[in-house]
Amino acid sequence: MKVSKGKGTLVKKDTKEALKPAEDRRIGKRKAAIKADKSSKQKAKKGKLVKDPNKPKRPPSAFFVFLEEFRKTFKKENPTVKAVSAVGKAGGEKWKSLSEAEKAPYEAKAAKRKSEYEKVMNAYNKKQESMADDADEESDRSKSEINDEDDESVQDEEEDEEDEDDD
DNA sequence: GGCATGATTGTTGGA
DNA sequence: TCCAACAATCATGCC
Repeated sequence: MKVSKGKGTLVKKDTKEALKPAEDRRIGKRKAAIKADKSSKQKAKKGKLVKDPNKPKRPPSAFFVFLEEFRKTFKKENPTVKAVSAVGKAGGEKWKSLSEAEKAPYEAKAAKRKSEYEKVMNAYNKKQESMADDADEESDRSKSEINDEDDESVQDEEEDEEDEDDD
């Protein structure tokens, strides 16, 4: 969740969440958050509250990087277990049992993904700004001109992403 | 058929 | 500083 290191959220682990059993967190606050999350996604999908589909996806945390590998292992060891909840639980427990040294490579990968995300976000933000500028100038411009520029900027961004992938 | 749900931790972004 | 949202995964159930 939003606990442990990073930013100032460490406090929470020591207070709220640490005081509550994992079960409580799951069926309580977290669940509510998930429901809110899902409903917001739903809203987004339904049309209102539309989110930018071009917005870069958030980078996976170290835990999620670990989970990607863990899923493969878990599937091999438990080919009959398909439930994502089981993988999540097992992954969570395994993650906690890992030493700092064992987590290190996953954190390194996560850090790399994060820096890539920051680059992409930068480009995305610039694009947003330029689009806002475009909107201001829209009355002066023909729509075809705008579309041309937009296409170019999108292409640039896609190329950037591919470059990052190569890296 | 298509979408929501569940279960996990870490990080981000907004208030 | 705190909290909600979101990131991946996919079988299952519901409408």
